[in-house]
Amino acid sequence: MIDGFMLTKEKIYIEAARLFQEKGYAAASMRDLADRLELRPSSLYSHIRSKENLLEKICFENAERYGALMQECLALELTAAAKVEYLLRQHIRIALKHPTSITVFNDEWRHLPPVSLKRFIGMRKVYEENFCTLLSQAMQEGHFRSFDPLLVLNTLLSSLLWLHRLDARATLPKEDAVIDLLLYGLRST
Amino acid sequence: MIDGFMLTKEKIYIEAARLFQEKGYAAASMRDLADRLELRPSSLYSHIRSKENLLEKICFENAERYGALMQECLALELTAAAKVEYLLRQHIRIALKHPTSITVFNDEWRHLPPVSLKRFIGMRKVYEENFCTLLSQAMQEGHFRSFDPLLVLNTLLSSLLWLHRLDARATLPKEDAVIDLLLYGLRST
DNA sequence: GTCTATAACTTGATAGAC
DNA sequence: GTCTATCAAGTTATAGAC
Repeated sequence: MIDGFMLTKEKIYIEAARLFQEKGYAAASMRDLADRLELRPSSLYSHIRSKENLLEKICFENAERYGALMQECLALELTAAAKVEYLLRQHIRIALKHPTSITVFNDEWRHLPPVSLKRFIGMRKVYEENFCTLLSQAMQEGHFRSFDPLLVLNTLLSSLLWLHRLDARATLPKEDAVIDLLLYGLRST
Repeated sequence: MIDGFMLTKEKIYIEAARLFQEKGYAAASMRDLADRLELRPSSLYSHIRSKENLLEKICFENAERYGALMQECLALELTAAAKVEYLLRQHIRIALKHPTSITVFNDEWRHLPPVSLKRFIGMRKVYEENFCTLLSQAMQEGHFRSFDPLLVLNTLLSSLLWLHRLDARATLPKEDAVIDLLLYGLRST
């Protein structure tokens, strides 16, 4: 599953993400990681710098993924409302495509060392501000109902955070149904 | 803030919840906890049994809170749709009233020891099944649109999980606005 | 690039004096 | 019920042989 032609370094990153997902960053040890890769703990350090650096790689890889998504989205010739829907659809696809990595990104970033933590929070702030601006525009354009944009942002993004936690056995949720529920609501009246 | 007439034991439970919330269970040490209470680490053990037991207390206190909520809700003379709305409103109030305890309950339960973990997951399963049944009934009664009930359950419950993470400085979100957004959706058309 | 050995430190928890 | 002292185990990471 993790095999084929793959550098030891790449195997370490992949298995680290799985381990951090399963046990959480703080409860995961480098011995656990080495065991899963059938290596001695010390051998890991020929390929990677530190446990913290593994977390940094995972968190920033995904922070940049979302940053790139936002830039791409803002460049589209769409209404603000359509851009928001586009972002939500991409959030769903990313969560289903990279569940392991995204779980670590979402749940373990607070264990980043101080300098990285600050940068990470800064990147998230930029993303959220852009998202909020789109929501405000869509409300002004009349496509969205008027709400506190921050409340909408938090509710929408939060509502998708179960997707990356699904285990492999679960039937995949339908992207269209999630979008429909968020945009048109649960009530029939 | 934590003072007044309060047993050392109670202070320990409260400060433990804060500590687990801030650093996560695995990254929080009994030395941290003792420092905050101006005690030596060994003194804690005159009042509590173990670190794990602190987590058990916090998790099951809240599991029982939700269990009681569900029983109370099911006994109400309301339509299924009204019961769902009632549950959502109570979820919001609980999250805003007990943010610390609920954060630990939501984010740290996986660190429960095996026997407790199994019981905890069982209690959650019962709660979710009851919730799902109400959603199905409300759809059959025509008050809610037809969706996969499990998708709706996950999306609704997940959408509220940002509420308990708000720091004290944030302006409190309006319960009615959150409910309105979930029930009637974001789109104006 | 893997290994053995180990340094340097932190962890949860206990023993026993007061 | 708090303290000092301490244990046994686990932690990340490095040194240096091969």
